[in-house]
Parts: sequence; structure tokens; C-alpha cells
Amino acid sequence: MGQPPTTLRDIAKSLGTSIGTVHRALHDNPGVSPATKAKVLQMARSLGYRPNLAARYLSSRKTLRISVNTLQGTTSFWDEVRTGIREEAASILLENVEIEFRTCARLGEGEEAALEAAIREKVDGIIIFPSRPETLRSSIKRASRARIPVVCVATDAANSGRLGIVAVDTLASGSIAADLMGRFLNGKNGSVAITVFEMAITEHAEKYTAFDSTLKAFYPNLRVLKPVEDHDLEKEAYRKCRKLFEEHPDLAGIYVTTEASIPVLQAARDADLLDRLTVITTDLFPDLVPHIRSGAVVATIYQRPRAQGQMALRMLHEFLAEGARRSHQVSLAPHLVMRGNLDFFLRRQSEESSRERGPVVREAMHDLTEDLA
Amino acid sequence: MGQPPTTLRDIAKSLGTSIGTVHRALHDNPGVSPATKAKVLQMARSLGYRPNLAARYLSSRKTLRISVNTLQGTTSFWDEVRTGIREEAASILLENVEIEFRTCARLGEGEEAALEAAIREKVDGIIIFPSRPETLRSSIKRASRARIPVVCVATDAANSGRLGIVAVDTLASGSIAADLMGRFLNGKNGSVAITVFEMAITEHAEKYTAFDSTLKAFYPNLRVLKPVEDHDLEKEAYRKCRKLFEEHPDLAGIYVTTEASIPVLQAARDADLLDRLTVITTDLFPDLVPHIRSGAVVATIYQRPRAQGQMALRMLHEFLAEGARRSHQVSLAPHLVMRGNLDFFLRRQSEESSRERGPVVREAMHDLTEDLA
DNA sequence: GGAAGTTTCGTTAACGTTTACGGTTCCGGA
DNA sequence: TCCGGAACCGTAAACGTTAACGAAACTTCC
Repeated sequence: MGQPPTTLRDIAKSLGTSIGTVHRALHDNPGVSPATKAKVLQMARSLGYRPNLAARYLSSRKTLRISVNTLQGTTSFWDEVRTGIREEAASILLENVEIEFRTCARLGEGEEAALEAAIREKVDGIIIFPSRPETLRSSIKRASRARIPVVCVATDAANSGRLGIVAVDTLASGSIAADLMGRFLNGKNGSVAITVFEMAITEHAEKYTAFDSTLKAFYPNLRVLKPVEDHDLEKEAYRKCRKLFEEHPDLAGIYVTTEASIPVLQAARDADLLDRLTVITTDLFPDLVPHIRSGAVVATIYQRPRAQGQMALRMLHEFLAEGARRSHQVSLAPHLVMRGNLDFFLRRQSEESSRERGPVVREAMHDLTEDLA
Repeated sequence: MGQPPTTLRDIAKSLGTSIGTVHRALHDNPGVSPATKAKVLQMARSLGYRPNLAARYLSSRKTLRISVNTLQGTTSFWDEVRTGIREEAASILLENVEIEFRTCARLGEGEEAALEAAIREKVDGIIIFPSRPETLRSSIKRASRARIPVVCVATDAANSGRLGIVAVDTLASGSIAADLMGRFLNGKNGSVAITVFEMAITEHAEKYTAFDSTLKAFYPNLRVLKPVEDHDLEKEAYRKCRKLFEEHPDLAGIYVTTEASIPVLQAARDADLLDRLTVITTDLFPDLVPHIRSGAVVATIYQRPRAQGQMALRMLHEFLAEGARRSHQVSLAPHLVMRGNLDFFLRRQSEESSRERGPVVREAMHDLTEDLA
């Protein structure tokens, strides 16, 4: 058990060639004939060669530059995602990661330009939130062709050649929301509503489907209404909900899958049915806290932004370090926050990643409102 | 931004001494006078020296031996914990971890002997489940004195000098169970029971307290009974529950915090009140699945054994690698499993950590029934 | 006062990889 | 024939740390 791992020298010796040639062959650098290259590759495989990352890093002293393209926000989902990324970067033993944040001020504004900027500056990897997957697909493809791996967070960009995706499992989210809704309503009849960002986004459609089918399967006396699309716009959410409440006097519950839960609550209050409505929301932000505490929101599905950030960086770093991905798809289980355990989550959010280690990860901020002038 | 980090040579040069002396001083190896040692330490601090782990590992080629002392079990909590540890060990870039499993067949049997064995063989670190903290306290103290860091999983061993503890947050668990129980019972009156392993174990007492106080705070019409102690023994759980059901005909729900939920369900069935009882359990194992599917168990609090294992190994490895701990206490948020999202968790349990990378982590099994003959 | 031992410290060869540079060959063109 | 330049390959010096080997200087003891 445990003979010493094979090194470049081993390969060279058993081939009667030199370390330099082996190295060039393995990295397909120029200056090696196709014949010897094939022999080297063959021998490396048969000896089970795996590079020693410590030696590699020590020798080259290259740092991996990673661009993180997300939305602006304070004490919000994306701040937490970034914190998770920072934490994970700080916990990398080989301190060879450098993070560049490219933050967009508003949904869909300048996302493509930011991504192009990252590609142009030849970063080694990209973590991105593709709020509108279609508009970014071609840029992500371009990154892949430039051999820059791209990891999506929260929303997937299908058929774009991205390396992987980290998100909360939509099925688990929608189903648990449905199951809770059914239990909370406890045999009542009536209709149940659900708001989504937009049904064209796969994730949101899936959440709806999961919610709908779970409710149908276990609570047949509840009826799921056509989804309300709010596009994360407060006014749109409010307006559509007021309309919804008027049209469906038998409404018993509503599941808000977007961050626009405040206007929904406001609409319910203004329609005077806040206490008759079972409300399940998504995520956890300061404005929502009092509503959970008061019981107006019975539960919220927390999408664990910090964990998403951590996993995204991990996936990217593993790929960059080892050249092979272990998984392309990380589906996190959402957390359930209610009155009882609310404080636990608030406490943990406020713990700002007690960084005793000093600034081991070099960071750069790119304010895109300037960059794109 | 980002001048090159200071090295041993830097320290040596600015002190007019040699690299060897600096090294000896920083590791308090023998052969360096107290005076120069002080100077070196001083200079290292003022230059902000931080060792280059890549170089260290490359040079010494030492592997860290970690003993994992847990309970036996197949498709059980502890199997998942071990899987988590393995996964995390495999994802360490410097492949310098070697894991030795010392598995005890039964609760409390041979735990101390296994721990002593690990200490005797001078492992570099220990992950342990102290099922009976008091009986292990002195052994853990001995390990700490031998400079072997010990990380506890699932149950803490207080005042033992252990490096840290990884567990599910007891407050979050008890509170969410109470909150769900209250919502599910939806205004009903009656009493609610809770079973624990033993109130002497801090974690279990805390879960009870959290359950009790949350229920009192939000659902005052429910009354929490005195906790049932089952010591994870099937017969004891069954017997005590039958008695409980007889004595409290108004029992509306029960929260099982141990793994002994099957006998509780059996007792409820035999007492013919399975369908009148709201049952919330703990963890997720094959025998429990049909009961969740049938609705007999409305929800189970999943303690995320895999995540516990991962975090434990991470904590230990970070300490061994860097000599400083970032956190001593990791409190995980439990997951909530219901009918709706059950399949998601089962699928993820069965994914056996698709290991493409081959056996990079050398493992050793220590069957203690042999070792202790 | 010198042999023998101790304490303190400097030197150097690893570890496995990257990278720059210096050699070979071999071929076409003068 | 000789030169210029590819194309291919070997060599050796880094990278920062560890660990082993000695070389001093200083003690102790006969």
C-alpha cells in the first residue's frame, strides 16, 4: 500500500527521454514531435501519473484570477453569495486565488458587457449569475471557446458550454413549499397562488411544476392558480396581486418564489386578508424579518446564498487545479426558516466570517458604472 | 498591492543568520539559544511571515494521519458521516491526508479503548463521536496534552480541551420542530410529547428546552410533557411510549429526537392512535421512509451527517495545516424532510460520491473487536 | 592543556514542477 | 560546402521548506 507516486522524472526515465520533453508533451506545448508526445501520454497514463500540485504551484507561482459577475446589493442575496465565495477562497491552502468582482447595478443591465470584459482581460475562470440566460448564452460560449470555465449560480444557462451550475434544487423547494402549504391549510378547500419571476426561466417553471404536482398529489382539495409573473418588480407584484385577490375570493395561500414578497404582503394587507392568507416566501432579508416574526409569513424557503457561493468557487477551483470536474451540477437543499429558528439564521448571517487570517485573497472591485462609460 | 510574501530566507537575511536557525526557532526544535529564538520570532511576526504550505508539503512529504472514531452502521447516520469525511479528504488539493477508521460496534463499547489506541499510535488528529462525553473526557484531555487535536461530531465533550465541535444546532432543531408541530396541530388543544436519548446529554437537554420554550411562546394551548428517555433502545422506547399513550389520552403529537422512531411508531399503531398523532422524527434511514411516504411521519429533522463529516475533517485539516483554528464550533442548520422533498434526499444519499479520482486517500480499517482481544 | 562532549549555528541536498536557455539534428537555399 | 533557421530535445536553475550533516565555539573533566 502506498508506493511513491510517479513523477515527471519517472516517465522520462522509463522512456529514455528528459523531464523537459515530458513536461512539454503533457501540456501540449510546442517543440515536441507528435510521435514522442503520443509515447509520453501513453506512458503517463500507464504509470498513472498525477501532477503534484504543491510542486506546480511552488514552481510557477501563478495565481488564478477569478471573475465574479453578480448583482449589486447590500445585506441581500448577492452579498451573501459573495461572502461565501470570499470565505471559500480564504480557505484554500495554496493561496493562489485572486478574485475580481464585477457587479452590475441592476437586473440585466450590463451583464453581457461585464462578462465580455472578464473574457477580454483573460481571467482564469468566471462565476456568473445569468439573470437572462438567453442574452448571455453566446458570451458564455465565447468564454468556453477561449478555454475559460464558467460556473453559473442560482440560474442555469443551458446549452452554453458552461462548466457547471450551482443552485438550490427547484424540485425540493417547490415540493416542500407545497407540502407545508397543504399541512398548514389542514384540509381546507380553496385555491392557492404562486408568484414567479417569469415562466420562461427554467428554474421558475420547475418550481411551479413541483409546487403544483406535489399539491395535486397530496392535497387534492387545493387548487393551484395560474402563476403570477412579477419580474421582481415591486409595482408589478403589487398590482397583479391586488387583481389576483379580487378575482379569487377563495384564495387560501400564496407561495412567493421571488424576492418580491414585501409588495405581496402589502397587497394582502390592503385587501384586508392578511390574516386569512397562508404566506410562504423565499429567502431572508431584513424587511422580511418582522413579517416572519409576526406570523404573517409562516415560513420562508431560504436558498442559502453563502453555500451557493462556496460551492461555486469550489467547483471552479477544483477544475482549474486538477483539470477535471468532479460534478457539474450542485443542487443544494433549501433551508426552512420559521419564527422558531429565525434567530439562528439571523445570527449566522451577521457573523461576518471572522477573518483572522488577514487578507490572504487579493481582491479587486470593478465598478461597472465606470467601466462601461 | 501584493508584494511577494516573506520567506524564511527573508527573515534569515534581515537577521544576519541562516535559514536553518530560523526554521529551528519557528518550530521550537532544539539547538537554538533562547536569545536568537526570541529575535527570530519577533522578526517573523513583524515581517508577517506565513509559511508556504506547498513548499512545506513538497519538502517533507509527511502525510497527516487522522483517526475517525465512530459507531458502526450501514446506511446509517455514521456511514454518512464517514462518507462525508472521505469526500472532504479526497477534495484536499495537497493529498496529504490518511484516514484510519476505528469503528465501535455498539454504543459506549470500547470507545475509550479506541481513543487510547489512536493516541498510542500517535495519529496527527482525531475525529470522534463521544456518545458518553464524561467517560471520554479524561482520554480527550490526554490527547490534547499529547498535542493531538480532537474534533467532536454530533455530541460535544465539554471541558475536555477538544479542538472543536461540529453538530446540528440544537436550538434550530428543537424550535423548528416545535413551530411545525404547532402549525400542524393548528389551534388544537392537547399535550405534546418529546423523546430524547437522555437528559444528561447537553445536546438532548437543549433540544428539549428549545422545543418546550418555542411551543410555549407561540402555541400556549399545547402542553409539553416531561421528556421520555429512551437511550436509543428499541424496547425501552416502545415500552415507555405505550405507557405514555395510556397516561395521556389527550396526546396530540410527539417529537422523536433520537433514531428510535420505529418503536415509537409501532407503539402508536398498537395503541391505535397512529392517525390521530402528529409525529415528527429525526434523521432519515431506510426503515423510516415508508412512514414518511404514508404520512404517518409528517416531517423529519435531518441532521445532515455528511455535512457534519465534511466540516469535521475540514476543521481538523485547517488546524493541522495552518496551526490556527478559524472556528471551534460549527452549528449546522438541520434540513426538513417531508413527503414532498423526500425523493430529493434519498437520491442524494444514494449518490455514492462518484469517485473518479481513484483512491487518493489511503485508508485503514481498524476492526476493534479484533484489536481489543 | 588537551580529549571528549555539548550547545549553537551554517550549509546543502533533497522534494516535483516550471521555465529559460543552450544544444543538437535536419533541411532547403545560396 | 556552408550558412540560416526551423524543429526537437536536454540541462539546470529556480520556487520555499525540511532535514541531515558538520563546523565552530564553549563547556567539562581528568
